[in-house]
Amino acid sequence: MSTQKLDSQIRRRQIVKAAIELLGTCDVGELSLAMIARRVGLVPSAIYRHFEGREAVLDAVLDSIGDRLRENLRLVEQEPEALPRLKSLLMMHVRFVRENQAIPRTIFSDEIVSRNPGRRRKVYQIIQSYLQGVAAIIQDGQAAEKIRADVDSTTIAMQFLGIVQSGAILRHLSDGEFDIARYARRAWEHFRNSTAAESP
Amino acid sequence: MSTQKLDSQIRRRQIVKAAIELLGTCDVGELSLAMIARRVGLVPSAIYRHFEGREAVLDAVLDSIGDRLRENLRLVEQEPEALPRLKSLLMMHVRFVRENQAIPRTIFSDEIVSRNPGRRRKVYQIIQSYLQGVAAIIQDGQAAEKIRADVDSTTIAMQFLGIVQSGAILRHLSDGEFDIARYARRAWEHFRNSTAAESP
DNA sequence: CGCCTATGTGAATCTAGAATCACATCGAGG
DNA sequence: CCTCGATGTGATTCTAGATTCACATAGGCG
Repeated sequence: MSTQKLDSQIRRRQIVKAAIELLGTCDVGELSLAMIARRVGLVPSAIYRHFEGREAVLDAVLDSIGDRLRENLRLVEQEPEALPRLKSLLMMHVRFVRENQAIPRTIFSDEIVSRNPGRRRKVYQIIQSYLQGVAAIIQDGQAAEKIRADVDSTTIAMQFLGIVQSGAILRHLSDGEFDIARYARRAWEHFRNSTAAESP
Repeated sequence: MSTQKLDSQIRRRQIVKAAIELLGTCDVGELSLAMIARRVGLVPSAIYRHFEGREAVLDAVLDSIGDRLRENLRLVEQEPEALPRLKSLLMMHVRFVRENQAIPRTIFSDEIVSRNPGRRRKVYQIIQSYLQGVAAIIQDGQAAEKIRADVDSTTIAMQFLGIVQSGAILRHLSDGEFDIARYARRAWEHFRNSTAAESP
């Protein structure tokens, strides 16, 4: 066959992209180099020209997801007020999860997280860093007396993340029947009511 | 070898028990019939005397977990007041998750949930039924004016479940460093404050 | 006691998929 | 134009693990 030869940099990106897309349909355990290769238009063994092996591909997928989450956090910085900023972040996260079913499922999947201590640490850092980003927004809100100050910002941040997390799980379990966007709106109402500072 | 011959009923229980114990250490994908057999004191092929195959063993594991969750829900029925009842349930669930690391990780694992539509539905029902149990407690509380009535009971129930869920994930990611019990206590405080009905 | 069947065993089969290797060829740089 | 290293290919090897099967035997039951 006469497959075009491309720079390894480009191939790496294509391979990671293909992997993430495939993860929307199948789970990590099922994701084989053969599937990835076919989607990119290569032969399985060609993957080894660009990655050490399957594990390395998964690492790269993880990095890519981390980048995307950081990006989300950066995008909402333009919003000055804490609560609206959180709402933006929530809605963005919901959209992200809906378009990219792979992410929440993959990032917490056993194969990614359990098998390899190094990778577990990496995921932990990704989550921690997202969590801290959210906690920082909440602290801003507390300083500005917009968010009740009698609760630890991290606890609130975890509750906040839990909204999408639980929603994503139910959505997946229900085969998409569960309306995560609607749930997120309701949960947001409750979240806002219960964390906003009392208006004096 | 002269392994004692036991009734299939007994062997099935032993096999499921062994599987759940092993899942505390390894993930579903790694769980092989060989590991299970060794722990029970059998040879891999012997498993087939008691189960159709690996899939059937996993189904049985799932059923067992479902039983256990229903059991928890039943245990707190003795507590009459809604909020204390929820607190009991939360603490019981936390203990359950700590002692049985397998459960939250297994029940949401891709291999259990993604590969087999029938199993996904089964998990969905297990969760839904637990969720409804929690929502029922909350409705009781709302009827008794102990829990604010301006929020959908299901939304509150999901938030409630999210406490353990997120905690279990962080605990796993952090290699047990994250103190889920401490987190659960804090989250409970916040949960109670934000869902209790205003005292007039 | 002796039979008969449910259990248990070990070897053999089958499969998927990762990884490796020798060979082919594209295309950038001289 | 030529060459050489980077890419791509197909065949091959290797492994783990599920499953099957023919054979062995424990132990309940007549």
